[in-house]
Amino acid sequence: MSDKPAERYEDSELYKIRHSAAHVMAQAVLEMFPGQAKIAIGPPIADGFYYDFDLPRALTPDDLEAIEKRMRQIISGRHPFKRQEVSAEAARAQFRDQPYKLELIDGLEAGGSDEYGNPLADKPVISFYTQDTFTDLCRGPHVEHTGQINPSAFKLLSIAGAYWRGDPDRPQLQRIYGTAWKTADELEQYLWKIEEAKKRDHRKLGKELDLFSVSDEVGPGLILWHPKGARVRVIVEDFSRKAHLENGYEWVFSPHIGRGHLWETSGHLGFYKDSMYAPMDIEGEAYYAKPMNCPFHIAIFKSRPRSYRDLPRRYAEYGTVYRYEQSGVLHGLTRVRGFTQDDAHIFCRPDQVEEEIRRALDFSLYVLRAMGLTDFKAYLATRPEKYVGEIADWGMAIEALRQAVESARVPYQLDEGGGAFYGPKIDLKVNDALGREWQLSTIQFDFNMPARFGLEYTGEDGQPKRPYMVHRALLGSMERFMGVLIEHYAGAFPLWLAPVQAVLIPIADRHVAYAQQVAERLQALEFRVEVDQRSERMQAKIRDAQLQKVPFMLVVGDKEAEAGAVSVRRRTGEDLKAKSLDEFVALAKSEL
RNA sequence: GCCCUCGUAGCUCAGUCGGCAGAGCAUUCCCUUGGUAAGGGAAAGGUCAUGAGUUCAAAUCUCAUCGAGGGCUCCA
Repeated sequence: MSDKPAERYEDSELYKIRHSAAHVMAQAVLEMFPGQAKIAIGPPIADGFYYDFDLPRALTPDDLEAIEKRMRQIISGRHPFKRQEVSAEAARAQFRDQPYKLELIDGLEAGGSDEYGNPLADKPVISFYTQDTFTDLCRGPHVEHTGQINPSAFKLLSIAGAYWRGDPDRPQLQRIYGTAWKTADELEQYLWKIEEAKKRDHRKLGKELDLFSVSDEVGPGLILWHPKGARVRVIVEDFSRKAHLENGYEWVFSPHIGRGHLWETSGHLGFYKDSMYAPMDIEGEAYYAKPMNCPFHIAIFKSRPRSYRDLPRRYAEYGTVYRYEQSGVLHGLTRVRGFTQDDAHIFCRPDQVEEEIRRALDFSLYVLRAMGLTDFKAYLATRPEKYVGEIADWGMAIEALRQAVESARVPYQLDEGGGAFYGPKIDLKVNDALGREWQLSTIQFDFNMPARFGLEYTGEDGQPKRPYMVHRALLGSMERFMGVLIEHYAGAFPLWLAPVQAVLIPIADRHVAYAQQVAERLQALEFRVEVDQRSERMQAKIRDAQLQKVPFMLVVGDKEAEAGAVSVRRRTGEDLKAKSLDEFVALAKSEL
């Protein structure tokens, strides 16, 4: 982590530029719909800004161009941003036709409140900022004049619906997103990153590389794994399963449905029902598809009396769960309705907790690093206002989590009060090749379930004791993780993960037999190879293998057949020339 | 779920003002048998997402349904 504190975004020049660009955009939109446009709010955001409007008609991409054009005119006017402090009365007069502003003024006059509705200590000053013909209720700050917005370093990006104050019961507004930078170069770079992200989109690559699909017929949010995608997933799963077994986990399996009574005991029907599917009736009794695996692992723990000597028990499973997600939030592999967690539950004694957490975190980092992800950040979420269990237990658990993160040397942030009501947790997020953050691992204490299910073990003193329980998932959901992997590698999986590691490319039909011989020998060594025996030109076969991002292309013609060799080309375009089969095997093995 | 945009061949996409359903790639067949990113030709391939409506006539206009994409408090 950097040693000097970074400038707060809110204090930066860029923040002012973006905020000012939002005002200029609002002016342009108001002019487009004189007397009809209602303006809401327009703050700077991570890479740009937005402004929400209530307009008489829906905006189109063409409107964006027109608005941009007008914005450039306003910018060239070098209009100063003038600040003015006013009374609530004056503010109401100014915005008498702007209901959203009036609502904001009411809020300000009432003293202001934060997002939890708690009043703020200081009553904020009401201020206006005016540029050219446009005045907005605004705290500021802004640049000095519109000329300080670089007209070739901003761009309007998209139109989206957004609720007033994020409340689905309030009017839906039209939001225009824009991005703004200091220089045209920075804008360029940002747009490049967006483009690159589009190219890497796992939904696009999933189709192009024939990895998975989602079918209308089957249903939204339900993933079909095609042979190549499944091959990658199986490699990941096999690797992880082996690692689990080596790290003291015991593999278990559990069913996809369970009786309603189970979910009542677990509390899911109380707290989680909105995310569960309607029950199915089996001989007059309600059964539910599982949204989580924990009750089953608990049932395994409870299946016989446990001694303190038996602990810890670590049950792991690739458990497929089903959760109701609203249709609008479904997204490729990352937000789905049925997915498989690499789930495990650890039952242990209080004196084992610290060690168990440390092991779980180290294990998680080990597996993720093996997958080629190296840039992590941990979030330690502590006790929220509403919680179950004893404060002392919480304190001890949080301390164990903190020790683990610190000893793992992962940068972490405290998420004060961000834990679940049943326990504190560590979430591990990774940054992928494009620097985008994904949440993968989670390690969560649970002070709720052991009590609800009455879990016990017999202590050294012969007395029943309650075990601690820890949920953890490393890759999270296999679906989402595969999506992250696809985007991280842009579909060009490293050799050990590649669904097809090498394609044999016979130059002419008479070389097909030799190509097949070679393929069989490589397959016997457990390489994943295919023979492209189409009656196509070698160039075309190379191109196709290249587009499929196959790591090695092995060209075989007369020379190779005679010498028992293959001509090796990498997907990078590098030509390694002819190598004996043994040489190639040695090379490939060294890169696994 | 809600708002906007969209849904045409396996894929990517044209289709003007309502007037015969199109291209490239992929597939199949034929020719070609080659040396590191697309050889040539032919054929086949369609419930224009689904259903209703308007019209002499609908891929095109209207409504509904299904599905996809973007977004839905980073808060004046």
